Amino acid sequence: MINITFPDGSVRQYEAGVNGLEIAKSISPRLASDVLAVSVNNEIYDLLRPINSDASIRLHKWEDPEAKKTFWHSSSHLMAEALEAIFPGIKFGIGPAIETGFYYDVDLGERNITEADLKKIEDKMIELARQKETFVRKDISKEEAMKTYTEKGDEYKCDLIKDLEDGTITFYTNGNFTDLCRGPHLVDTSVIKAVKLTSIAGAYWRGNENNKMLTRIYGVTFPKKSMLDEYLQMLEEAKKRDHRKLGKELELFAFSQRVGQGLPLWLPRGAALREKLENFLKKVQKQHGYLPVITPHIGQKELYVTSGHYAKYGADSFRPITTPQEGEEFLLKPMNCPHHCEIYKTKPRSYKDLPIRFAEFGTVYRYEQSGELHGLTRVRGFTQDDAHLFVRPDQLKDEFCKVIDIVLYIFKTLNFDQYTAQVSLRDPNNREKYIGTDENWEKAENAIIEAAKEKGLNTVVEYGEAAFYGPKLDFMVKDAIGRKWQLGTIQVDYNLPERFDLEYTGADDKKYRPIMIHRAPFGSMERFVAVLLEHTGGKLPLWLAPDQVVVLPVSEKYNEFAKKVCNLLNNCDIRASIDDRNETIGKKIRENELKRMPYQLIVGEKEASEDKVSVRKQGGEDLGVMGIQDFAAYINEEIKKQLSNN
RNA sequence: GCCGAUGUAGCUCAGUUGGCCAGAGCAGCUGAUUUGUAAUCAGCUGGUCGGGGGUUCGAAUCCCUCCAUCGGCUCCA
Repeated sequence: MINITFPDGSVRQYEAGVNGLEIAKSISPRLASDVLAVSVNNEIYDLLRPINSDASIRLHKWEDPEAKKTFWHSSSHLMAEALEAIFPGIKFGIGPAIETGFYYDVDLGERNITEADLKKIEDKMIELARQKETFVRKDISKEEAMKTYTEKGDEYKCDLIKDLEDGTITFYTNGNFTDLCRGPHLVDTSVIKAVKLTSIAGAYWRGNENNKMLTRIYGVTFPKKSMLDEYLQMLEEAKKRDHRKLGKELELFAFSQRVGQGLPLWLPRGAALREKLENFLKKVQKQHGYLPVITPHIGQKELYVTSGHYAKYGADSFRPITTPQEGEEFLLKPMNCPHHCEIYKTKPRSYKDLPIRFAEFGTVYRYEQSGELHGLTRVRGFTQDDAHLFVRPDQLKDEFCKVIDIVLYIFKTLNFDQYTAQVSLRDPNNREKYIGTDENWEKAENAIIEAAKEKGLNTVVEYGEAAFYGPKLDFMVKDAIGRKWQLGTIQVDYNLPERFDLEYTGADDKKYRPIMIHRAPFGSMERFVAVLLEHTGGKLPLWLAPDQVVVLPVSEKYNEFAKKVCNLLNNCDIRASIDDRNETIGKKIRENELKRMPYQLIVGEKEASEDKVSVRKQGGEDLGVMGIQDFAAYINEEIKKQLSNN
């Protein structure tokens, strides 16, 4: 007999070799029908896999991520089986579960797959699922595994097996399909009730662009048809919040083929929004002792040779700008740091001067690959809310912590609560990608980890995400359709000070090297605005809204009174305008609602005679009739509240 | 850059297997209406169907190419 410990701490005894499904059955038939996977000592098992010794277990129903992962992983095998049935001779790469759903990378040889085929595959999957195919696990030797796939002619699987350790290799079979797989899987395919293949894409084998590009088929499955419908509905809703759509609808920004790919044009309303954000940060930075500086959009090529950027990115950037002067070359600036280093060097610095904090909303240009451009989140010309802090070693941690404070303050003010703090370190397997000594890298990495710890940040560590000159603390957020973007970033840099030979004089009259902190709380104005739009669905907080109030005269007879209201509000620093078009009040309300106007003031006979306004809040809430000054006070109070972090 | 898809008026979209001057709604303009909390009515304007080339008696529709956009991959200072 073995002891099985449950999450609530209770212990039950079972025969050795019992499996998760049997344990579930022993508790209740209902549980047995709902359970999809089991964690045994924190490792996910197939429900049919025997448990041979004492263990603590958790039974997973659909609600648990472990269950979903198992469900979708099995679904990818189901899809593979369907694919093999429809496209005999197809070769398989990998087919994992992902955050939502799964994919499988396949090599179709000469054949092609199109969106039209997806329906066929879905139907086949449902057909196979209904046959209640059991997932059968089988241990296999490396030799035999290799033999199987060599005979099958699947070089991708052979490539995978090559790197596996003998004795740890398993195959899973469902129906006619057998796959090299670590598992775990569902008991059988019958629980997969709803299937949607969402897209087809190319993906390089093993993520290396020098390898062959395979066809990746994405899909998602559910145990109930209604869940799929809900999911699709949710996707539709998410699309409505897409910043590209909102940017167009709300007239915030645009792109022009004539201007060029990835070069955003900020329209008046977008510019107003951006200006509000910039002023907000400028004020915060002023309070924190930052010194605004301004630098040009181009710099001599030599500047970037010094910084190391030219060697690293020169070939893949905008080409140098030449001049009538032979041999003279300038680069569009891809970042502001080299310029700020030169500002630091304009005069000798004392240890008493440090830290020095140069801040600039600096517009930079990077030649991003065309396939990577995306709305405002990935562009070729953008403005960083950049600053470079030059600090002594003894000030590093404290300054880093202060920068974290600013980022958190901004996020809090804007109600950004769903972010991840990510410590971005070097790729341990690819150190030649980076510049600088190991010693400096370690110092910088430790400084970041310690500062994050000190601020009580919940961090995740990602290897290979560092900048080429130093590690970073990045604040990641998700967009409407779940893609992750880096917003705020704080970076410790020992390299540029060396390359630019920056120094300060210490108390002992000796020269010392300062450390640089690069930081951008928003990341870039473009990306931040994009994410802000998606998080708010375009309903910007009042203090940021390009238009705060619109006055709607019920008919042209009240235009004069509306004008008076508007002027009074403008005098109180409220951004108000009049909609005096010859339209019905209903239409004006509808259109201003669609523009996400925070407040609409309806004025007609009654209001004009009483010198008051009827207040309609965005979304339809009727706040009743108010005196004009009372309304102004109400608005200003709300703005104050939003900015005071409540 | 790579794989796949898409590209019709300012916007959202129709346009059957290639066949009469390419359509609708909204927006815009003109006029009527003077409106009470999410679309008042009528008339009019507007498109070398992404650009270029080709096949055909005939191309928005088929082919090639370039550009842009979308979904991924790679990349992301």
